[in-house]
Amino acid sequence: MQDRREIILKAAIATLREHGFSGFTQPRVAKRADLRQSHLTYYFPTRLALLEGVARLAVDGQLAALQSIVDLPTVAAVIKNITAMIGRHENTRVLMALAQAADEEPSLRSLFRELADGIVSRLRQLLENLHLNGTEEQVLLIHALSVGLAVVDLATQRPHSKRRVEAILESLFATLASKDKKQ
Amino acid sequence: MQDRREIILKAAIATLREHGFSGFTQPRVAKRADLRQSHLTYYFPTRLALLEGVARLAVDGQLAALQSIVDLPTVAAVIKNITAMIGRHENTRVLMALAQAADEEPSLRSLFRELADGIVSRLRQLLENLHLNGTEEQVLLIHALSVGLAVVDLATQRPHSKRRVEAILESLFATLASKDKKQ
DNA sequence: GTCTATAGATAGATAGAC
DNA sequence: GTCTATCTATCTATAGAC
Repeated sequence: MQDRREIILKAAIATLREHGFSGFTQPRVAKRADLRQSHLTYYFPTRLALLEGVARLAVDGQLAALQSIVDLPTVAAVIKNITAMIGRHENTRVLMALAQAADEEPSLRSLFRELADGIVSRLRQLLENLHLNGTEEQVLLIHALSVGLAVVDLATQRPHSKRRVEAILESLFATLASKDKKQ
Repeated sequence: MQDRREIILKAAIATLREHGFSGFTQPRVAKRADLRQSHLTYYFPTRLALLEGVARLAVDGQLAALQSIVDLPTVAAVIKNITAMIGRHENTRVLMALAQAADEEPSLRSLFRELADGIVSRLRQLLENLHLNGTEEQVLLIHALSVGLAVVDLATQRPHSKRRVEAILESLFATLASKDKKQ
């Protein structure tokens, strides 16, 4: 049997995945974790405390997921995996919730910065592994671009968005490669 | 004296700007518009109806703001203005709310698509005006990149983010220009 | 047609039982 | 230490007054 705190956090992140930030309520999380809302507040005294716990989990999970992409051997594999990650709407919902919470609460802002920094350093490593020596601006561009693609994908929910995303990433990586050759 | 519906919509968008999606409630909007919440529901019977109204306003406003950038004569001016737009957190808050609402409600999704399509077509025009013949993928890239930069900027709220954003955009436009020369 | 009192539901937090 | 009944605040929606 898992630790109860852990069960609650799992339930909390599942709630965020399904219902997003506005649907993230203590009663809902409590129901999913199979305990009363008033019991939940014993483990997490305030909504913010719960949010911090779930944010910690989400940041670690996101960075771990990215790490597995960093070690892929080819550009094609990297593009495929980033595209897949961008298409995971539940994942985007969690990250958007984090972004909003960071906008409202300073304690979550530092956590979001940790996530952003972690992503950027992993992307730097990724480009190095692929022997694409990108500038710092290009690394930051890939980060922001991925965020934007995920958000637009979530909000528009178009039929062939996967192809679109892939095409955009391919054109970007092609540019990086050609620039590399010129050096 | 303005039409009351208009007053309400202005109040609603101001609420969204300040408090974001989760703080967007009928009582708050009503208070700002100086009428009772129960009166507000006379003009907008449901929360969704109010959201649709405010989304319509936000989409039009956003496209108009972008239109004024489209006609700028130089790359430098364009970059400066896009950077400024990305740095307007209240603006980003509204757009993020729209994105979330679009994720939840199909009726708002079509409105968000209208926004996305409008932005892309204006960006296409913008590149043309600057004599940068970007591919379709590059146009979509600029869109998604801008979205991502705005979201990350809002959530991290770093001291020198403006410089960062500017540097990223400059490096991107430099790439576009150099590619153009090669043709 | 314009407006309000009020109902009904749900949120978050606390005092206190065991 | 673990858990729950309960309070207060706040939200959305409706029935009905003017």
